Amino acid sequence: MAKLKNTEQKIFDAATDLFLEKGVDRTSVREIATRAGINLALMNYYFRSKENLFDAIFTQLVKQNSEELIRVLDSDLELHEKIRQYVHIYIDMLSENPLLVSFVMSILHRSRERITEMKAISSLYATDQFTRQLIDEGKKGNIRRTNPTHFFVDMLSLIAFPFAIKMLVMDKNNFTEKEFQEFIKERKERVPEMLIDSLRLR
Amino acid sequence: MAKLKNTEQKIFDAATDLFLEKGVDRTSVREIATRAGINLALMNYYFRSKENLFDAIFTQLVKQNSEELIRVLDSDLELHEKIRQYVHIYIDMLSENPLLVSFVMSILHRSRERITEMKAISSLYATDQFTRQLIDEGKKGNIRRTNPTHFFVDMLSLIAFPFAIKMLVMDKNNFTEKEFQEFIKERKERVPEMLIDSLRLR
DNA sequence: ATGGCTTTTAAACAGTGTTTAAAACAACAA
DNA sequence: TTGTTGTTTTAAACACTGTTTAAAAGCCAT
Repeated sequence: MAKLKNTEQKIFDAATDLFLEKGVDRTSVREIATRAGINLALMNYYFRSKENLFDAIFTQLVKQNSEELIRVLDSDLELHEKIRQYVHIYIDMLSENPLLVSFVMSILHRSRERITEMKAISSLYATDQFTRQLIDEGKKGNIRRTNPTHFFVDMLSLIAFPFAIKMLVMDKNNFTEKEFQEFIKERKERVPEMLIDSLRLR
Repeated sequence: MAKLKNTEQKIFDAATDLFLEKGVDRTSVREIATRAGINLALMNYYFRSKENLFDAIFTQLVKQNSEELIRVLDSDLELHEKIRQYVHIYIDMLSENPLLVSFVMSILHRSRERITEMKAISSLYATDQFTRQLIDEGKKGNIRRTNPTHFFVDMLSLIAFPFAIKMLVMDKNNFTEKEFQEFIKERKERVPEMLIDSLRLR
């Protein structure tokens, strides 16, 4: 057993673990090298820089998780059901992978340039298919005519931001981790309801 | 003129400018010292560390901006009007002070401990008075009975998150800065409407 | 085995935040 | 004034960071 991994993979895996454990800024390349059991300079040999290594890890992580979301957006599901499923899957994903939130946050926060990761994150955004569906249903009079950008920003905000302010919410409500998870679970019903309601004809 | 400022104030001001200009991580203490026209070690003499200096600046910035918001939440305004004003003021604040967003983001992202800044941020959260108002109106049957925590998280999410994903939204919609501001302006009407709608009896 | 590639290594480099111990300054007492 | 005490400032060093270098080791086909 063991020894199947080549050097590049060992660095990638060790860095992934450490980045998720203690954040990118707080893990040094020397630490990565030690954990991976390789020489310090090899990190720069295989990935040009620490930043680049992070890019690679981040892109892979987002790609893994976004596929299912895109599949839902591009599916033939009826609009309301699609929204329900999208929100469910997205919230579940962030629940199980809380570090993805802080990853994305850290990217968005140092927002200048950084187009590499931007491209990756973009895959979490609306698809053309979904945008068209929203416009079509509006034209048909099945829903209120709605600016797709606003609707999608609403949706992303209601899904993702609660995770970003998790500590704040827990602190203010004296939530345990379990109670916060319960709170999030409630949002899986509440958020789609709110979004669908905003599409209601009046 | 000039020369009114003592050393501590010079450091504080120079650091504030630089932090806002290029972010905390990307400004070195040597840069701060140079800009402030003081010796390197004085930064550690007056503030114990760079982190501590950031805390001081951050706390002051948040305090400045949160006062008006708290005043609205604690006012006697009718609920719907209060929501409208709160959203308006909050969005205006973030529009004029985009760096406050990235500041808060950077705090929330490195979420462990960091209670000092947490306390500061907490002042941006719901007040008891507002929570009570929401429950009372529900009991009176004027609005739908609503979990205040959910409602407030909804409100904060719809207000703040669009700023966090500004670059993503601009990139996806080919927005200019001006167009993004227009988009945000639209949200000043849209968001209160959505929130008030979620309180509607049914 | 010899040459030409890739991979690995130890050492150094330039940058960071922080600490030290001595110097300069200030204010007050003798 | 001089001397003493406490505060403020300084230059230098420290320990750490990410990155580069140039030499060594390994590999593989000729």
